[in-house]
Amino acid sequence: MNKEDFRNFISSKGLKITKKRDEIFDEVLNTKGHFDPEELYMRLKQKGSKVSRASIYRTIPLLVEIGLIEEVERVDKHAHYERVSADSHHDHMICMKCGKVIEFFSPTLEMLQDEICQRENFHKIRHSLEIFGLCKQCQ
Amino acid sequence: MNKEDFRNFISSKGLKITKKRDEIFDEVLNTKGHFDPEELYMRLKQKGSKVSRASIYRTIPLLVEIGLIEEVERVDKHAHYERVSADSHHDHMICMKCGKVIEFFSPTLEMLQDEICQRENFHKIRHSLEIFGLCKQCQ
DNA sequence: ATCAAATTTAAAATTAAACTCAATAAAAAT
DNA sequence: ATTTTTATTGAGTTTAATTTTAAATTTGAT
Ligand SMILES: [Mn+2]
Ligand SMILES: [Mn+2]
Ligand SMILES: [Zn+2]
Ligand SMILES: [Zn+2]
Repeated sequence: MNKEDFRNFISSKGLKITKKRDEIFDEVLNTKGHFDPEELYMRLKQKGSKVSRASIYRTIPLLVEIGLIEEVERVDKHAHYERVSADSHHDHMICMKCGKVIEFFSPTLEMLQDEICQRENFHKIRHSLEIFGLCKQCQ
Repeated sequence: MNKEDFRNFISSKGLKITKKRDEIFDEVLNTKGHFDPEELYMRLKQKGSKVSRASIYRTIPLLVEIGLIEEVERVDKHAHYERVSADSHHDHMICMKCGKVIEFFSPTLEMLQDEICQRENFHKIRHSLEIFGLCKQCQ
């Protein structure tokens, strides 16, 4: 996934390639870890960008649609996102005491879910598995 | 889980046993399936209860803490809850088109999660697995 | 029964997110 | 290159969910 992919995606939807969309895309591409719309807005602002929150909120669904990011855990009442790479899908363990997030990936677990969905004739697009509990340090 | 358990829990926290808390507890105990705070409020109102939304919102965290309910999928931007029983844990497939929720349970999947947590020295308390996609009818 | 402390309600405040619309920018047509 | 069309933008407004406030009521201990 690079800027060309994004621009092609935008064009193919009949939308326009704009400075603001590019700025937001670039910033998200350079973001590691979890973030929320406000953080993204602030980071862009600090870099001198003049994007508005409205543009952030309007662009995020596009980034989700193209598969650059996905919504992750909602610990507060607002949404959090994280970059997706083809090879980086993972699930989360979340410590209920210190808030630490442990990322993990289990191919067996993924396959098992595929099987279960087949059985139910459900066409799986994405999933979110969050295990809540206590991390080693907090037990 | 019965009213006595709830009352003991409330007392043990140094809180007071009140009519409103009892009414909310009773209503949730009689609720099957998923619900949101507004639905709970309306159902109580129709039964003649004079509870306010504020009390609903203040009591829900207590019901979560005692383990009577848990938060389930957030398809809209508001929270949804569901009653928990020791023997009724299940996960959800959620249709992204029609909103249908399919409940499923896989012992293998549960065991696999336990194993993964052991490996990470994570003390698992609960988990939430939501698979998003398209149901048979919507594909 | 008394009374301090917790709880209640309605209303106001807060928050995340979506929407409105006049001004602007991008793409298409000339 | 200029004009025309159409989409996008940001500031501010709006909505909906949830939380807080503050005055009135209820609870539980004495
Ligand atoms: Mn992650
Ligand atoms: Mn369910
Ligand atoms: Zn921890
Ligand atoms: Zn469906």
